[in-house]
Amino acid sequence: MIKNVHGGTVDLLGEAIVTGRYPVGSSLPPEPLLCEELGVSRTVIREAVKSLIAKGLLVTGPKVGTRVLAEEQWNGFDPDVVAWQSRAGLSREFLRDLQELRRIVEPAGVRLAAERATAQDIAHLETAYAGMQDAVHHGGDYVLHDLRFHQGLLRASHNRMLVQMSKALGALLRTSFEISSSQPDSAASSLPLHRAVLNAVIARSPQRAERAILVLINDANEHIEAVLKTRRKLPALGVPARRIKGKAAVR
Amino acid sequence: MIKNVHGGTVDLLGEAIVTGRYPVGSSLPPEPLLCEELGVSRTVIREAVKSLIAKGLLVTGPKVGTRVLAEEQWNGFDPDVVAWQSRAGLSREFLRDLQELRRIVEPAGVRLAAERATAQDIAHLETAYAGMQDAVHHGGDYVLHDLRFHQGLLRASHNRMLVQMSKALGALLRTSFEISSSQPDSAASSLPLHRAVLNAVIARSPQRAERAILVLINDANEHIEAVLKTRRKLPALGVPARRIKGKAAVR
DNA sequence: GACATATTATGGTACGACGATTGATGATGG
DNA sequence: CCATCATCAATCGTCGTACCATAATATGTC
Repeated sequence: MIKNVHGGTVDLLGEAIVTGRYPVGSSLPPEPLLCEELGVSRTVIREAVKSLIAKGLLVTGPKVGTRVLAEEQWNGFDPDVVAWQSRAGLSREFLRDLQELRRIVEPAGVRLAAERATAQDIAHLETAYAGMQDAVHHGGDYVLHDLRFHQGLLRASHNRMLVQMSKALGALLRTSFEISSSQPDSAASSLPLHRAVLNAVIARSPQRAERAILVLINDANEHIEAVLKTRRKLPALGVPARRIKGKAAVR
Repeated sequence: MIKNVHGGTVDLLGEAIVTGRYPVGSSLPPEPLLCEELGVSRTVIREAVKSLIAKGLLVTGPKVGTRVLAEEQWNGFDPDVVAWQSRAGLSREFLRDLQELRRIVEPAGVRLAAERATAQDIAHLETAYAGMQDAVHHGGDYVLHDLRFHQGLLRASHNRMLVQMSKALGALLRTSFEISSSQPDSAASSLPLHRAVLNAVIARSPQRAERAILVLINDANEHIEAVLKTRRKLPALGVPARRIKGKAAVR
Protein backbone atom coordinates (compact mmCIF):
# COMPACT_ATOMS: atom_id res chain seq x y z
CA MET A 1 0.00 0.00 0.00
CA ILE A 2 2.73 2.43 0.93
CA LYS A 3 4.50 3.53 -2.19
CA ASN A 4 8.03 4.04 -0.94
CA VAL A 5 9.97 3.64 2.23
CA HIS A 6 10.71 7.34 2.67
CA GLY A 7 7.10 8.46 2.74
CA GLY A 8 6.15 5.73 5.15
CA THR A 9 9.01 6.60 7.45
CA VAL A 10 8.18 10.30 7.45
CA ASP A 11 4.57 9.50 8.29
CA LEU A 12 5.55 7.09 11.01
CA LEU A 13 7.96 9.45 12.69
CA GLY A 14 5.77 12.49 12.16
CA GLU A 15 2.79 10.85 13.75
CA ALA A 16 4.90 9.45 16.58
CA ILE A 17 6.14 12.93 17.36
CA VAL A 18 2.76 14.63 17.09
CA THR A 19 1.10 12.03 19.31
CA GLY A 20 3.74 12.66 21.91
CA ARG A 21 5.43 9.28 21.72
CA TYR A 22 8.60 11.29 21.42
CA PRO A 23 7.84 14.12 23.84
CA VAL A 24 8.72 17.70 23.11
CA GLY A 25 12.26 18.43 24.18
CA SER A 26 13.36 14.82 24.19
CA SER A 27 15.68 13.19 21.72
CA LEU A 28 14.87 10.49 19.22
CA PRO A 29 17.00 7.36 19.40
CA PRO A 30 20.34 7.67 17.59
CA GLU A 31 20.19 7.04 13.89
CA PRO A 32 21.60 3.49 14.03
CA LEU A 33 18.95 2.50 16.58
CA LEU A 34 16.14 4.00 14.52
CA CYS A 35 17.41 2.07 11.52
CA GLU A 36 17.10 -1.12 13.48
CA GLU A 37 13.69 -0.32 14.96
CA LEU A 38 12.13 0.71 11.66
CA GLY A 39 14.03 -1.78 9.56
CA VAL A 40 15.33 0.77 7.07
CA SER A 41 18.72 2.08 6.12
CA ARG A 42 20.31 5.14 7.62
CA THR A 43 19.83 6.92 4.31
CA VAL A 44 16.06 6.71 4.69
CA ILE A 45 16.13 7.73 8.32
CA ARG A 46 18.25 10.76 7.53
CA GLU A 47 16.09 11.88 4.61
CA ALA A 48 12.96 11.43 6.67
CA VAL A 49 14.46 13.45 9.50
CA LYS A 50 15.38 16.19 7.02
CA SER A 51 11.76 16.31 5.92
CA LEU A 52 10.61 16.66 9.50
CA ILE A 53 13.22 19.35 10.11
CA ALA A 54 11.82 21.18 7.11
CA LYS A 55 8.41 21.07 8.79
CA GLY A 56 9.80 22.48 12.00
CA LEU A 57 9.32 19.38 14.13
CA LEU A 58 12.95 18.57 14.79
CA VAL A 59 16.43 19.95 15.15
CA THR A 60 19.60 17.93 14.96
CA GLY A 61 23.20 18.37 15.89
CA PRO A 62 26.28 16.29 16.47
CA LYS A 63 26.29 14.79 19.93
CA VAL A 64 23.02 16.58 20.75
CA GLY A 65 20.98 14.09 18.81
CA THR A 66 17.64 14.65 17.11
CA ARG A 67 15.39 16.66 19.38
CA VAL A 68 11.69 17.35 19.17
CA LEU A 69 10.99 21.07 19.02
CA ALA A 70 8.28 22.84 20.99
CA GLU A 71 4.86 22.71 19.38
CA GLU A 72 5.01 26.44 18.69
CA GLN A 73 7.89 25.81 16.32
CA TRP A 74 5.99 23.37 14.14
CA ASN A 75 4.71 24.55 10.79
CA GLY A 76 1.11 24.52 11.90
CA PHE A 77 -0.14 25.13 8.37
CA ASP A 78 1.78 22.30 6.79
CA PRO A 79 -0.75 19.85 5.35
CA ASP A 80 1.17 16.83 6.63
CA VAL A 81 1.55 18.24 10.13
CA VAL A 82 -2.14 19.09 10.15
CA ALA A 83 -3.00 15.59 9.03
CA TRP A 84 -0.93 14.01 11.79
CA GLN A 85 -2.49 16.29 14.36
CA SER A 86 -5.96 15.43 13.13
CA ARG A 87 -5.19 11.75 13.35
CA ALA A 88 -3.74 12.19 16.80
CA GLY A 89 -6.96 13.77 17.95
CA LEU A 90 -7.76 17.41 18.42
CA SER A 91 -7.93 18.81 21.91
CA ARG A 92 -10.83 20.96 23.01
CA GLU A 93 -8.63 24.05 22.98
CA PHE A 94 -7.46 23.23 19.50
CA LEU A 95 -11.04 23.00 18.27
CA ARG A 96 -11.87 26.26 19.98
CA ASP A 97 -8.97 27.99 18.24
CA LEU A 98 -9.99 26.45 14.93
CA GLN A 99 -13.56 27.65 15.25
CA GLU A 100 -12.27 31.07 16.16
CA LEU A 101 -10.10 31.11 13.06
CA ARG A 102 -13.00 30.00 10.91
CA ARG A 103 -15.09 32.84 12.25
CA ILE A 104 -12.32 35.22 11.29
CA VAL A 105 -11.32 33.89 7.91
CA GLU A 106 -14.39 32.37 6.32
CA PRO A 107 -16.69 35.40 6.54
CA ALA A 108 -14.01 37.58 4.99
CA GLY A 109 -13.34 34.88 2.43
CA VAL A 110 -16.92 34.53 1.27
CA ARG A 111 -17.25 38.29 1.12
CA LEU A 112 -14.40 38.34 -1.35
CA ALA A 113 -15.80 35.29 -3.10
CA ALA A 114 -19.11 37.07 -3.60
CA GLU A 115 -17.20 39.85 -5.31
CA ARG A 116 -14.77 37.82 -7.37
CA ALA A 117 -16.09 34.32 -7.99
CA THR A 118 -15.84 33.25 -11.61
CA ALA A 119 -18.36 31.09 -13.40
CA GLN A 120 -15.99 28.19 -12.94
CA ASP A 121 -15.72 28.80 -9.20
CA ILE A 122 -19.49 28.75 -8.94
CA ALA A 123 -19.70 25.60 -11.02
CA HIS A 124 -17.32 23.90 -8.60
CA LEU A 125 -19.39 25.06 -5.66
CA GLU A 126 -22.55 23.77 -7.30
CA THR A 127 -20.90 20.41 -7.86
CA ALA A 128 -19.82 20.23 -4.24
CA TYR A 129 -23.30 21.22 -3.09
CA ALA A 130 -24.88 18.60 -5.31
CA GLY A 131 -22.56 16.04 -3.75
CA MET A 132 -23.67 17.04 -0.27
CA GLN A 133 -27.29 16.90 -1.31
CA ASP A 134 -26.80 13.47 -2.81
CA ALA A 135 -25.02 12.25 0.30
CA VAL A 136 -27.94 13.33 2.47
CA HIS A 137 -30.65 11.81 0.29
CA HIS A 138 -29.01 8.69 -1.07
CA GLY A 139 -26.09 8.16 1.24
CA GLY A 140 -22.49 9.04 0.56
CA ASP A 141 -19.53 10.91 1.91
CA TYR A 142 -21.13 14.11 3.13
CA VAL A 143 -17.99 15.35 4.83
CA LEU A 144 -15.93 15.08 1.66
CA HIS A 145 -18.23 17.36 -0.31
CA ASP A 146 -18.71 19.66 2.64
CA LEU A 147 -14.96 20.08 2.70
CA ARG A 148 -14.84 20.76 -1.03
CA PHE A 149 -17.55 23.34 -0.65
CA HIS A 150 -15.67 25.30 1.98
CA GLN A 151 -12.37 25.01 0.16
CA GLY A 152 -14.04 26.10 -3.07
CA LEU A 153 -15.39 29.11 -1.24
CA LEU A 154 -11.95 30.24 -0.11
CA ARG A 155 -10.50 29.45 -3.50
CA ALA A 156 -13.12 31.71 -5.06
CA SER A 157 -11.79 34.59 -2.99
CA HIS A 158 -8.85 34.66 -5.40
CA ASN A 159 -6.51 35.62 -2.62
CA ARG A 160 -3.36 33.48 -2.50
CA MET A 161 -3.12 33.59 1.23
CA LEU A 162 -6.67 32.43 1.74
CA VAL A 163 -6.29 29.71 -0.88
CA GLN A 164 -3.17 28.61 0.93
CA MET A 165 -5.08 28.44 4.18
CA SER A 166 -7.86 26.44 2.61
CA LYS A 167 -5.32 23.79 1.72
CA ALA A 168 -3.79 23.66 5.17
CA LEU A 169 -7.16 23.70 6.86
CA GLY A 170 -8.30 20.74 4.81
CA ALA A 171 -7.45 17.95 7.20
CA LEU A 172 -8.42 20.10 10.15
CA LEU A 173 -11.86 20.91 8.81
CA ARG A 174 -12.35 17.28 7.85
CA THR A 175 -11.90 16.21 11.43
CA SER A 176 -14.00 19.08 12.63
CA PHE A 177 -16.76 18.22 10.17
CA GLU A 178 -16.65 14.59 11.15
CA ILE A 179 -17.10 15.51 14.77
CA SER A 180 -20.04 17.77 14.10
CA SER A 181 -21.51 15.28 11.62
CA SER A 182 -21.62 12.66 14.34
CA GLN A 183 -24.62 14.59 15.63
CA PRO A 184 -27.81 13.10 14.19
CA ASP A 185 -29.37 15.02 11.31
CA SER A 186 -26.65 17.63 11.39
CA ALA A 187 -26.01 17.10 7.70
CA ALA A 188 -29.63 17.55 6.69
CA SER A 189 -29.98 20.65 8.84
CA SER A 190 -26.82 22.29 7.57
CA LEU A 191 -27.66 21.69 3.91
CA PRO A 192 -29.99 24.70 3.49
CA LEU A 193 -27.46 26.87 5.29
CA HIS A 194 -24.90 25.97 2.65
CA ARG A 195 -27.42 26.74 -0.07
CA ALA A 196 -27.95 30.17 1.40
CA VAL A 197 -24.24 30.91 1.23
CA LEU A 198 -23.99 29.73 -2.33
CA ASN A 199 -27.03 31.73 -3.38
CA ALA A 200 -25.59 34.87 -1.86
CA VAL A 201 -22.32 34.34 -3.70
CA ILE A 202 -24.17 33.81 -6.96
CA ALA A 203 -26.19 36.96 -6.27
CA ARG A 204 -22.88 38.73 -5.64
CA SER A 205 -24.04 39.95 -2.28
CA PRO A 206 -21.11 40.06 0.13
CA GLN A 207 -23.25 41.07 3.11
CA ARG A 208 -25.75 38.25 2.69
CA ALA A 209 -22.96 35.77 2.06
CA GLU A 210 -21.14 36.82 5.20
CA ARG A 211 -24.25 36.56 7.33
CA ALA A 212 -25.06 33.15 5.87
CA ILE A 213 -21.63 31.69 6.54
CA LEU A 214 -21.72 33.01 10.09
CA VAL A 215 -24.96 31.16 10.66
CA LEU A 216 -23.30 28.08 9.25
CA ILE A 217 -20.26 28.35 11.48
CA ASN A 218 -22.38 28.96 14.55
CA ASP A 219 -24.43 25.91 13.68
CA ALA A 220 -21.27 23.81 13.44
CA ASN A 221 -20.13 25.30 16.70
CA GLU A 222 -23.25 24.11 18.48
CA HIS A 223 -22.85 20.62 17.12
CA ILE A 224 -19.24 20.51 18.26
CA GLU A 225 -20.16 21.84 21.69
CA ALA A 226 -22.81 19.17 22.00
CA VAL A 227 -20.33 16.44 21.16
CA LEU A 228 -17.78 17.92 23.53
CA LYS A 229 -20.30 17.81 26.36
CA THR A 230 -21.03 14.16 25.63
CA ARG A 231 -17.37 13.19 25.73
CA ARG A 232 -16.45 15.55 28.50
CA LYS A 233 -14.18 13.03 30.16
CA LEU A 234 -11.97 12.39 27.15
CA PRO A 235 -8.81 14.46 26.85
CA ALA A 236 -8.92 14.64 23.08
CA LEU A 237 -11.19 13.96 20.15
CA GLY A 238 -10.52 12.69 16.71
CA VAL A 239 -11.10 9.99 14.19
CA PRO A 240 -7.92 7.96 14.53
CA ALA A 241 -9.53 4.98 12.85
CA ARG A 242 -9.73 6.69 9.48
CA ARG A 243 -6.59 6.80 7.41
CA ILE A 244 -5.96 10.12 5.76
CA LYS A 245 -5.91 9.80 2.02
CA GLY A 246 -3.75 11.95 -0.14
CA LYS A 247 -0.20 13.07 -0.55
CA ALA A 248 0.94 12.21 2.89
CA ALA A 249 -0.23 8.64 2.67
CA VAL A 250 0.76 7.64 -0.83
CA ARG A 251 4.00 9.46 -1.11
CA MET B 1 29.62 31.89 7.10
CA ILE B 2 27.21 29.15 6.19
CA LYS B 3 27.14 26.58 8.95
CA ASN B 4 26.66 23.40 7.01
CA VAL B 5 26.39 22.29 3.45
CA HIS B 6 22.83 21.08 3.73
CA GLY B 7 21.34 24.37 4.85
CA GLY B 8 23.22 26.28 2.21
CA THR B 9 22.08 23.90 -0.49
CA VAL B 10 18.45 24.07 0.58
CA ASP B 11 18.60 27.83 0.55
CA LEU B 12 20.31 27.94 -2.80
CA LEU B 13 17.86 25.59 -4.48
CA GLY B 14 14.86 27.05 -2.71
CA GLU B 15 15.68 30.55 -3.78
CA ALA B 16 16.51 29.42 -7.32
CA ILE B 17 13.10 27.81 -7.58
CA VAL B 18 11.18 30.70 -6.05
CA THR B 19 12.90 33.23 -8.28
CA GLY B 20 11.92 31.17 -11.29
CA ARG B 21 15.39 30.12 -12.31
CA TYR B 22 13.89 26.65 -12.39
CA PRO B 23 10.47 27.45 -13.84
CA VAL B 24 7.31 25.84 -12.58
CA GLY B 25 6.71 22.55 -14.34
CA SER B 26 10.29 22.11 -15.44
CA SER B 27 12.74 19.59 -14.14
CA LEU B 28 15.90 20.26 -12.18
CA PRO B 29 19.07 18.78 -13.62
CA PRO B 30 19.62 15.11 -12.76
CA GLU B 31 21.20 14.54 -9.38
CA PRO B 32 24.72 13.83 -10.67
CA LEU B 33 24.72 17.10 -12.60
CA LEU B 34 23.51 19.07 -9.59
CA CYS B 35 26.29 17.50 -7.54
CA GLU B 36 28.80 18.79 -10.02
CA GLU B 37 27.27 22.25 -10.32
CA LEU B 38 26.97 22.81 -6.59
CA GLY B 39 30.11 20.94 -5.67
CA VAL B 40 28.49 18.70 -3.10
CA SER B 41 27.82 15.02 -2.77
CA ARG B 42 24.69 13.31 -3.92
CA THR B 43 23.71 12.74 -0.30
CA VAL B 44 23.49 16.49 0.28
CA ILE B 45 21.55 17.07 -2.91
CA ARG B 46 19.08 14.37 -2.06
CA GLU B 47 18.53 15.56 1.50
CA ALA B 48 18.08 19.12 0.30
CA VAL B 49 15.57 17.96 -2.29
CA LYS B 50 13.71 16.06 0.41
CA SER B 51 13.49 19.26 2.42
CA LEU B 52 12.07 21.11 -0.55
CA ILE B 53 9.61 18.29 -1.20
CA ALA B 54 8.50 18.63 2.41
CA LYS B 55 7.79 22.30 1.71
CA GLY B 56 5.76 21.45 -1.36
CA LEU B 57 8.11 22.93 -3.92
CA LEU B 58 9.11 19.72 -5.71
CA VAL B 59 8.05 16.24 -6.63
CA THR B 60 10.38 13.47 -7.70
CA GLY B 61 10.13 10.14 -9.38
CA PRO B 62 12.36 7.71 -11.17
CA LYS B 63 12.81 8.69 -14.76
CA VAL B 64 10.50 11.72 -14.34
CA GLY B 65 13.20 13.72 -12.61
CA THR B 66 12.77 16.41 -10.00
CA ARG B 67 10.00 18.75 -11.07
CA VAL B 68 8.99 22.15 -9.74
CA LEU B 69 5.39 22.14 -8.58
CA ALA B 70 2.88 24.89 -9.32
CA GLU B 71 3.05 27.83 -6.95
CA GLU B 72 -0.33 26.89 -5.49
CA GLN B 73 1.22 23.69 -4.17
CA TRP B 74 3.92 25.44 -2.19
CA ASN B 75 3.52 25.70 1.58
CA GLY B 76 2.87 29.41 1.46
CA PHE B 77 3.07 29.70 5.24
CA ASP B 78 6.40 27.98 5.59
CA PRO B 79 8.86 30.50 7.06
CA ASP B 80 11.61 29.48 4.68
CA VAL B 81 9.40 29.67 1.61
CA VAL B 82 8.17 33.06 2.75
CA ALA B 83 11.74 34.23 3.26
CA TRP B 84 12.74 33.15 -0.25
CA GLN B 85 9.73 34.84 -1.72
CA SER B 86 10.48 38.03 0.13
CA ARG B 87 14.05 37.96 -1.08
CA ALA B 88 12.90 37.29 -4.61
CA GLY B 89 10.71 40.36 -4.47
CA LEU B 90 7.01 40.56 -3.92
CA SER B 91 4.74 41.26 -6.83
CA ARG B 92 2.05 43.91 -6.66
CA GLU B 93 -0.64 41.24 -6.52
CA PHE B 94 1.18 39.50 -3.74
CA LEU B 95 1.30 42.70 -1.70
CA ARG B 96 -2.36 43.30 -2.38
CA ASP B 97 -3.24 39.82 -1.11
CA LEU B 98 -1.04 40.34 1.91
CA GLN B 99 -2.67 43.63 2.83
CA GLU B 100 -6.05 41.99 2.38
CA LEU B 101 -5.04 39.23 4.74
CA ARG B 102 -3.74 41.72 7.27
CA ARG B 103 -7.06 43.52 7.17
CA ILE B 104 -8.79 40.24 7.90
CA VAL B 105 -6.53 38.77 10.52
CA GLU B 106 -5.00 41.63 12.48
CA PRO B 107 -8.24 43.36 13.53
CA ALA B 108 -9.62 40.07 14.78
CA GLY B 109 -6.29 39.32 16.43
CA VAL B 110 -6.08 42.56 18.36
CA ARG B 111 -9.69 42.19 19.40
CA LEU B 112 -8.78 38.89 21.02
CA ALA B 113 -5.55 40.38 22.34
CA ALA B 114 -7.52 43.14 24.07
CA GLU B 115 -9.54 40.45 25.80
CA ARG B 116 -6.79 38.01 26.66
CA ALA B 117 -3.42 39.75 26.82
CA THR B 118 -1.44 38.88 29.93
CA ALA B 119 0.80 41.29 31.79
CA GLN B 120 3.74 39.62 30.12
CA ASP B 121 2.22 40.09 26.67
CA ILE B 122 1.77 43.77 27.36
CA ALA B 123 5.31 44.06 28.68
CA HIS B 124 6.59 42.60 25.42
CA LEU B 125 4.49 45.03 23.44
CA GLU B 126 5.78 47.94 25.50
CA THR B 127 9.34 46.81 24.87
CA ALA B 128 8.72 46.62 21.14
CA TYR B 129 7.07 50.02 21.18
CA ALA B 130 9.97 51.51 23.11
CA GLY B 131 12.30 50.08 20.48
CA MET B 132 10.32 51.73 17.70
CA GLN B 133 10.30 55.00 19.58
CA ASP B 134 14.03 54.80 20.12
CA ALA B 135 14.61 54.00 16.47
CA VAL B 136 12.68 57.10 15.41
CA HIS B 137 14.39 59.48 17.82
CA HIS B 138 17.92 58.15 18.01
CA GLY B 139 18.17 55.94 14.98
CA GLY B 140 17.93 52.17 14.88
CA ASP B 141 16.12 49.32 13.26
CA TYR B 142 12.56 50.56 13.21
CA VAL B 143 11.29 47.70 11.06
CA LEU B 144 12.59 45.07 13.45
CA HIS B 145 10.66 46.45 16.41
CA ASP B 146 7.64 47.15 14.25
CA LEU B 147 7.65 43.49 13.33
CA ARG B 148 7.97 42.44 16.95
CA PHE B 149 5.08 44.69 17.87
CA HIS B 150 2.75 43.11 15.34
CA GLN B 151 3.87 39.61 16.14
CA GLY B 152 3.47 40.31 19.83
CA LEU B 153 -0.05 41.47 19.12
CA LEU B 154 -1.02 38.23 17.42
CA ARG B 155 0.76 36.22 20.08
CA ALA B 156 -1.30 38.00 22.70
CA SER B 157 -4.44 36.68 21.05
CA HIS B 158 -3.56 33.30 22.58
CA ASN B 159 -4.93 31.51 19.56
CA ARG B 160 -2.54 28.88 18.20
CA MET B 161 -3.58 29.48 14.62
CA LEU B 162 -2.99 33.20 14.82
CA VAL B 163 0.34 32.73 16.57
CA GLN B 164 1.27 30.33 13.83
CA MET B 165 0.38 32.89 11.22
CA SER B 166 2.38 35.57 12.97
CA LYS B 167 5.45 33.40 12.57
CA ALA B 168 4.84 32.72 8.90
CA LEU B 169 4.01 36.33 8.19
CA GLY B 170 7.25 37.45 9.77
CA ALA B 171 9.41 37.66 6.68
CA LEU B 172 6.48 38.88 4.62
CA LEU B 173 5.66 41.73 6.96
CA ARG B 174 9.33 42.63 7.20
CA THR B 175 9.49 43.18 3.47
CA SER B 176 6.18 44.96 3.51
CA PHE B 177 7.32 47.21 6.35
CA GLU B 178 10.57 47.95 4.61
CA ILE B 179 8.71 49.03 1.51
CA SER B 180 6.37 51.32 3.41
CA SER B 181 9.23 52.60 5.56
CA SER B 182 11.03 53.76 2.46
CA GLN B 183 8.51 56.59 2.45
CA PRO B 184 9.95 59.59 4.31
CA ASP B 185 8.66 60.10 7.84
CA SER B 186 6.43 57.07 7.62
CA ALA B 187 7.94 55.71 10.83
CA ALA B 188 7.37 58.90 12.79
CA SER B 189 3.81 59.18 11.54
CA SER B 190 2.91 55.58 12.30
CA LEU B 191 4.32 55.67 15.82
CA PRO B 192 1.29 57.29 17.47
CA LEU B 193 -0.97 54.88 15.60
CA HIS B 194 0.86 52.01 17.22
CA ARG B 195 0.53 53.69 20.60
CA ALA B 196 -3.20 53.93 20.10
CA VAL B 197 -3.45 50.21 19.47
CA LEU B 198 -1.37 49.38 22.50
CA ASN B 199 -3.37 51.72 24.72
CA ALA B 200 -6.61 50.14 23.60
CA VAL B 201 -5.26 46.68 24.39
CA ILE B 202 -4.12 47.81 27.81
CA ALA B 203 -7.55 49.36 28.37
CA ARG B 204 -9.03 46.02 27.33
CA SER B 205 -11.19 47.66 24.73
CA PRO B 206 -11.58 45.36 21.72
CA GLN B 207 -13.53 47.91 19.70
CA ARG B 208 -11.03 50.69 20.09
CA ALA B 209 -8.15 48.32 19.44
CA GLU B 210 -9.76 47.08 16.25
CA ARG B 211 -10.42 50.58 14.98
CA ALA B 212 -6.87 51.63 15.82
CA ILE B 213 -5.26 48.74 13.99
CA LEU B 214 -7.42 49.38 10.95
CA VAL B 215 -6.16 52.95 10.84
CA LEU B 216 -2.65 51.57 11.08
CA ILE B 217 -3.14 49.10 8.25
CA ASN B 218 -4.75 51.71 6.04
CA ASP B 219 -1.83 54.01 6.72
CA ALA B 220 0.61 51.30 5.67
CA ASN B 221 -1.53 50.67 2.63
CA GLU B 222 -1.20 54.27 1.51
CA HIS B 223 2.55 54.18 1.91
CA ILE B 224 2.77 51.00 -0.11
CA GLU B 225 0.53 52.41 -2.82
CA ALA B 226 2.70 55.48 -3.02
CA VAL B 227 5.82 53.39 -3.44
CA LEU B 228 4.08 51.22 -6.01
CA LYS B 229 3.22 54.30 -8.05
CA THR B 230 6.83 55.45 -7.95
CA ARG B 231 8.16 52.15 -9.19
CA ARG B 232 5.32 51.45 -11.55
CA LYS B 233 7.60 50.11 -14.23
CA LEU B 234 9.21 47.42 -12.13
CA PRO B 235 7.68 43.95 -12.28
CA ALA B 236 8.39 43.19 -8.63
CA LEU B 237 9.50 44.88 -5.44
CA GLY B 238 11.67 43.72 -2.64
CA VAL B 239 14.83 44.22 -0.72
CA PRO B 240 17.05 41.61 -2.32
CA ALA B 241 20.18 43.33 -1.04
CA ARG B 242 19.44 42.47 2.56
CA ARG B 243 20.22 38.99 3.70
CA ILE B 244 17.54 37.46 5.81
CA LYS B 245 18.84 36.58 9.24
CA GLY B 246 17.59 33.65 11.17
CA LYS B 247 17.02 29.97 10.89
CA ALA B 248 17.02 29.79 7.14
CA ALA B 249 20.37 31.48 6.79
CA VAL B 250 22.38 29.97 9.59
CA ARG B 251 21.02 26.49 9.56
C1' DG C 1 -0.39 0.89 -37.33
C1' DA C 2 -1.21 -0.93 -32.70
C1' DC C 3 0.26 -3.39 -29.12
C1' DA C 4 3.69 -5.94 -26.47
C1' DT C 5 8.44 -6.16 -25.05
C1' DA C 6 13.18 -4.64 -24.08
C1' DT C 7 16.13 -0.83 -23.08
C1' DT C 8 17.81 2.69 -20.31
C1' DA C 9 17.88 6.87 -17.79
C1' DT C 10 16.84 8.40 -13.30
C1' DG C 11 15.60 8.48 -8.72
C1' DG C 12 15.32 5.09 -4.39
C1' DT C 13 17.75 2.33 -1.05
C1' DA C 14 21.60 0.25 1.20
C1' DC C 15 26.19 0.04 3.18
C1' DG C 16 30.62 1.52 4.75
C1' DA C 17 33.94 4.99 5.83
C1' DC C 18 35.68 9.20 7.66
C1' DG C 19 35.14 14.08 9.27
C1' DA C 20 33.26 17.60 12.42
C1' DT C 21 31.13 19.10 16.46
C1' DT C 22 29.91 19.19 21.07
C1' DG C 23 28.67 17.27 25.59
C1' DA C 24 30.89 14.68 29.10
C1' DT C 25 34.78 13.03 31.58
C1' DG C 26 38.76 13.31 33.99
C1' DA C 27 43.16 15.63 34.88
C1' DT C 28 45.54 19.44 36.53
C1' DG C 29 46.39 23.38 39.29
C1' DG C 30 45.09 26.69 42.65
C1' DC D 1 37.69 21.08 47.60
C1' DC D 2 36.65 23.64 43.56
C1' DA D 3 37.47 25.60 39.08
C1' DT D 4 39.48 25.54 34.76
C1' DC D 5 41.05 23.16 30.90
C1' DA D 6 42.30 19.33 27.92
C1' DT D 7 41.01 14.92 26.29
C1' DC D 8 37.60 11.68 24.87
C1' DA D 9 33.71 9.70 22.84
C1' DA D 10 29.12 9.77 21.01
C1' DT D 11 26.51 11.36 17.31
C1' DC D 12 25.33 13.74 13.37
C1' DG D 13 27.37 15.45 8.70
C1' DT D 14 29.33 14.30 4.35
C1' DC D 15 31.14 11.37 0.93
C1' DG D 16 31.41 7.47 -2.36
C1' DT D 17 29.99 3.18 -4.41
C1' DA D 18 26.93 -0.26 -5.58
C1' DC D 19 22.62 -2.05 -6.76
C1' DC D 20 17.40 -1.93 -7.06
C1' DA D 21 12.87 -0.05 -8.83
C1' DT D 22 10.33 2.55 -11.83
C1' DA D 23 8.65 4.52 -15.89
C1' DA D 24 9.53 6.95 -20.33
C1' DT D 25 11.33 5.65 -24.61
C1' DA D 26 12.65 2.81 -28.18
C1' DT D 27 12.30 -1.53 -30.43
C1' DG D 28 10.25 -5.42 -32.27
C1' DT D 29 6.37 -8.28 -33.50
C1' DC D 30 1.91 -9.24 -35.26
